[in-house]
Amino acid sequence: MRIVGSETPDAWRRTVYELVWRIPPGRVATYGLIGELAGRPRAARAVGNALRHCDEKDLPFHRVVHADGLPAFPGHRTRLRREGVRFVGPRVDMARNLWTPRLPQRQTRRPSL
DNA sequence: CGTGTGACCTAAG
DNA sequence: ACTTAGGCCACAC
Repeated sequence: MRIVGSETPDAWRRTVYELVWRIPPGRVATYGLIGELAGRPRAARAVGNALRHCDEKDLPFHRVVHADGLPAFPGHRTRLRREGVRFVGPRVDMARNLWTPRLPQRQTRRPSL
């Protein structure tokens, strides 16, 4: 059975899981961000579907929240707070705890333009 | 293969 | 700040 493209949907889900594993404690990622990192910038819903189908028992999917900072499930709020995630009302302080997989850290280097 | 649904996102009002 | 509407991708029927 041929699949369009070089990646099977299952492979893509696997990529999603790997990315979720990469989210460190105290940080959160959005569905859209995971989709972007997985190669599907507009596939936030597909990410949700992938997590729904996930068989990984220890997958820290509670660190994946909505773009507005609202956790996917109410129960995740306490779990996230235990990891040190800052909350502003019912929502995660995205400006503070959003996961940044890229670490350019070029602040020590001045642009020599 | 078309339709409906969902752990979604963005833009308007 | 809250609600609607449209778009998006994958899955179930």
